[in-house]
Amino acid sequence: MFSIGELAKQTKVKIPTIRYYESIGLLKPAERTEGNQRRYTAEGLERLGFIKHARELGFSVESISSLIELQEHPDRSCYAATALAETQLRTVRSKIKQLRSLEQELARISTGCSGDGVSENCYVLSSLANHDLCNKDH
Amino acid sequence: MFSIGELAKQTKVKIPTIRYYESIGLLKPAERTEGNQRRYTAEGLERLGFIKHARELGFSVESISSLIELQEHPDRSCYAATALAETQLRTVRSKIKQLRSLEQELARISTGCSGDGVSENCYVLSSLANHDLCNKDH
DNA sequence: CCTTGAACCTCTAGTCGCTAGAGATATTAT
DNA sequence: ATAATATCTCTAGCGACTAGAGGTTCAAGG
Repeated sequence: MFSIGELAKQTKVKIPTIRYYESIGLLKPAERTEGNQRRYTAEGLERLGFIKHARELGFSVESISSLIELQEHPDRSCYAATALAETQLRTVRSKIKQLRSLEQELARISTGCSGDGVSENCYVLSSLANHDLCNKDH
Repeated sequence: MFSIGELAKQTKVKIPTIRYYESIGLLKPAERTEGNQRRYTAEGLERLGFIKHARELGFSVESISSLIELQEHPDRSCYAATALAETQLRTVRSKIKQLRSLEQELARISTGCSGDGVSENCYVLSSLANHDLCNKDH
């Protein structure tokens, strides 16, 4: 049996976050001691690890709820779980794409101004003001 | 003189967002008609365009405030503005890096389960549960 | 057994960057 | 003059936490 603090240390999820997950139903309510403190089993540890990993992969809390439900009713879960992962993959890929175009523009902007002291005509500021200087259309 | 609605149409920034920007001091308070409605000049249009562009590039509202201040006191602004852009660039690059590692893991996860009906042993779910299956350490 | 200090409890409110809705007023076109 | 549309302020909500106040419980040492 772990206290919430030990659980936090093991999973590197902060204590208030653990309580938050319980409050929104992502973690099922922990057992309590006589004095009302939470006690966790290895199962709770495992589940929190699952949640943490999925959050790191960018799954929303809602998606994680679905994944957990799938875990508990394993019939046909494979298709649905794979579908969720694929949706997530698409989201990540489109984010990457968008960020790469930002990267290009920022790189162009921040090297445009060489820093030789001509300050009235800052390339960064004028680039931001005038979207036409930008090749991409975001 | 534009109404807030025209401004919204031109810049593609939503009306409540424009009012929000004013409320947090990012846009200076617009002039008003007799009947208390906002009226904007070309200058306001330009500034909102600047803000929009900077937001699209991922600058925080706080950074944009700094950029605007720099714009209004143009001495030495070039260095500071370039520094802000470079910080932003570093942030974007590190986000890309992180997302790419997520992409790899998600791609691996979601192709692992071929979908031939073996449901008890879903690769997606077990990968999420067991971080050891993952090569990266996020 | 008792005390002390760390860890825990609940509850409320704050974060960021908006977005949505209610209910009232203003402008514009006919 | 009237009707339709646009705008106003204000409050509350989103997601996913995080921080703090004020009170209780646990574990270890004396």
